[in-house]
Amino acid sequence: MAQLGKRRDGRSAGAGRSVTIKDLAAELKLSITTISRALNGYSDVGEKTRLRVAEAAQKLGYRPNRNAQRLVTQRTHNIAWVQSDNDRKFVDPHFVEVMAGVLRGARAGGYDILLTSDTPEHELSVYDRYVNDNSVDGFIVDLPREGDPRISYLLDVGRPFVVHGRDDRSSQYGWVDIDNFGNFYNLTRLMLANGHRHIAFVNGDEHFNYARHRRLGAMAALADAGMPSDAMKVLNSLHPMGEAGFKLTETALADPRVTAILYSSTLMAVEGHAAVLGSGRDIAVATMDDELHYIDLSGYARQFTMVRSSLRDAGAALIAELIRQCEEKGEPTGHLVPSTYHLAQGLDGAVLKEPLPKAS
Amino acid sequence: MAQLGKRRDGRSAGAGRSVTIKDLAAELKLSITTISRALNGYSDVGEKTRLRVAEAAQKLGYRPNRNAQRLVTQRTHNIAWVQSDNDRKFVDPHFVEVMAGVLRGARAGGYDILLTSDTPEHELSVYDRYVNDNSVDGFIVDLPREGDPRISYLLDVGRPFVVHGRDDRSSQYGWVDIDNFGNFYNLTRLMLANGHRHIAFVNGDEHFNYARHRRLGAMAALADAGMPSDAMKVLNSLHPMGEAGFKLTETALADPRVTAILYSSTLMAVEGHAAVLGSGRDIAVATMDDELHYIDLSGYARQFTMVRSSLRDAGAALIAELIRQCEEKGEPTGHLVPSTYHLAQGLDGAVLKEPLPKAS
DNA sequence: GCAGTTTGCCAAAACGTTTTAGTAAGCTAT
DNA sequence: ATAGCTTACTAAAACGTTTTGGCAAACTGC
Repeated sequence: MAQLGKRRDGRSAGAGRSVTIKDLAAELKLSITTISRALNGYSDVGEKTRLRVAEAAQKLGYRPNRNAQRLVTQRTHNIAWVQSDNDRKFVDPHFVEVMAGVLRGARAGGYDILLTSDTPEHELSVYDRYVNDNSVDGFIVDLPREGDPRISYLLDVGRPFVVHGRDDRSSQYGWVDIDNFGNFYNLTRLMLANGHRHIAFVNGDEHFNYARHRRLGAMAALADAGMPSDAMKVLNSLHPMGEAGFKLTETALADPRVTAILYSSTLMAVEGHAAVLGSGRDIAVATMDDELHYIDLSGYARQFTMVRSSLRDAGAALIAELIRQCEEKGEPTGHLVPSTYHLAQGLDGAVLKEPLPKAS
Repeated sequence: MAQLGKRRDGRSAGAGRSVTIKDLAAELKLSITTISRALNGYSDVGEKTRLRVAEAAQKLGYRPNRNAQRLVTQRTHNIAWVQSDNDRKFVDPHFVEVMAGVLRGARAGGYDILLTSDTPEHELSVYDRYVNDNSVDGFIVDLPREGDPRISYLLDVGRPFVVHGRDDRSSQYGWVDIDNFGNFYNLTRLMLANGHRHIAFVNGDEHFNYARHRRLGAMAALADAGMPSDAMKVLNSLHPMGEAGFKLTETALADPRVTAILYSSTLMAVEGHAAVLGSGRDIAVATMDDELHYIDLSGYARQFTMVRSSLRDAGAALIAELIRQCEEKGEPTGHLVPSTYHLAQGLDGAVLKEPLPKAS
């Protein structure tokens, strides 16, 4: 009869029966309907009663049981973030920065974030489970690739979701992205205008759209300037940090004609810095700086030209857009987060016909 | 009557009424009791009925409504991780690594992680809310300080929790930690045995216990070797990454007698590497390497002596210990995660009387 | 053939809310 | 004075599970 591993005793450790709406009703000699409606701000309860209820709730330390609420309202006030757990999409340090913004916005909006990793074999099974067992109201999708199956699935089941980045179906869902194409177009344009004719581009994994769009932007700048595409050598790193930054920089510098290096992330630029210093050469460095708050870059500001953009702001925009969808306040919308340019020694912005938006 | 911002229509976008236990009962002409007991593996339901139920559940795509389950069982299968959102405890890249281990273990054990940030002013209010509104079964506490109020609170309310790290009350709760004291004792001992008489120690923020314990370990080694405490100069960084690693290394090297540098984290050692290279001196480097999977350190293995320990394993141990507590399978227990030593050029392990545990 | 046990199933209560569909009392306008 | 409206409240159903207590039928041992 009894099943193994099932607790038989009612009370869980130290959790003395908590105050319910019934206790409030008994205390105040009111119906539970009135308590509920008073607490939820309905207009058909008298002003003094509302105050009495609020007071008693405060005094007795009443907290509505969220699971009861969720059962009846069909709304959880939970948002899922599914982190990938396969070798390809390892845990990225940029993630925490976006998450910090998301968490702040979620707290402000009364939502919590349910964080999970998917199973390597079945990328979609977690999404499927959450959709079907009423665990969450919506999803945040990070690091999309082209034709991403997670996006296909969510479009299919019609649940609210928002994407950090974009794919080719971006008109059909809410997203938040930076102008990867435009930023790398501009940085490349800047380097060319400053006379650099042999540029190395240390990019990320172009399996992901953010890196693909960055390459496309850089290439477009070359083409628009009438340069041959081999004026830029692209090196790809699958890791956001580590040996890659150093090693790829050494590789880049093996070509003595190279005078400028474009990095897809400041983390790699920082590592590559050692190789640049070691070479003794005068190399112009530009990088996309995602404002990682845990790393203090003030020491690199003299040497690095940076396009900056706030991942926290992106996180905040993501959750705001998603909450808007969950509460049915309008259609899914795309948001471009702004970037500013910080020019360091070696790259002169004045030579550009149209100037870049400067940092404040 | 109607309250603003409340949705009035029943059906949420695209979520066509899902299959319930009643639908299964109707389909099979059984009571819902039997369905429930069949699905939950009770022994008082016949073998063939159990099969019929399982089959029908599969066919109709039945998924139990978790909120209904949570309401009646008083168990959520959710664990809270509260991330700090003040200036002191910024978002740390080590976090994602621990979290990766936690997520894997949680998935395996049938739990989800509820991630939140606290409000800077009220560190405990999120804990209080979760304790009182039935959102979670337990808590993971990270980066404890001495006499940490979160630990005091959780001990007080008697909810299951586990700490990544320890404070002076570690006998009263479950925890997972590395041997910070012992590891830095050993690294210091190793440096002294190799003849280094002026050592710099680039440590983290000693406001946190992990950094405090590391300093204490290093100091104990000095004392045991009969060395004056000024044989080691301690430099503290409040940031896990950034200028600090480079700058503090420059500061350390300003003393020409320094022949060895001990880093509290590999991230800082990597940054400091540039300064060491720049100085042209022969410096022995040792560091605590937390095995960050997003950074590839193979290039540094020749130069850095490292104590290694897996943050993922720590994460897995954390969630395993917590689940054990939540399911009332034994008393809270402390776990020390093992460390191994990798010796690089410049630091010879043979000179030690008792050898260090080598990496495989 | 009968008391006692085992097997397989079920009705109903419970969990703690929100919401629907009221109602009774007090006002207002005639 | 009365019909109609407004105000302030409420009983009961519903959400989708688990669990309690019980019961009829089928077996068992004698």
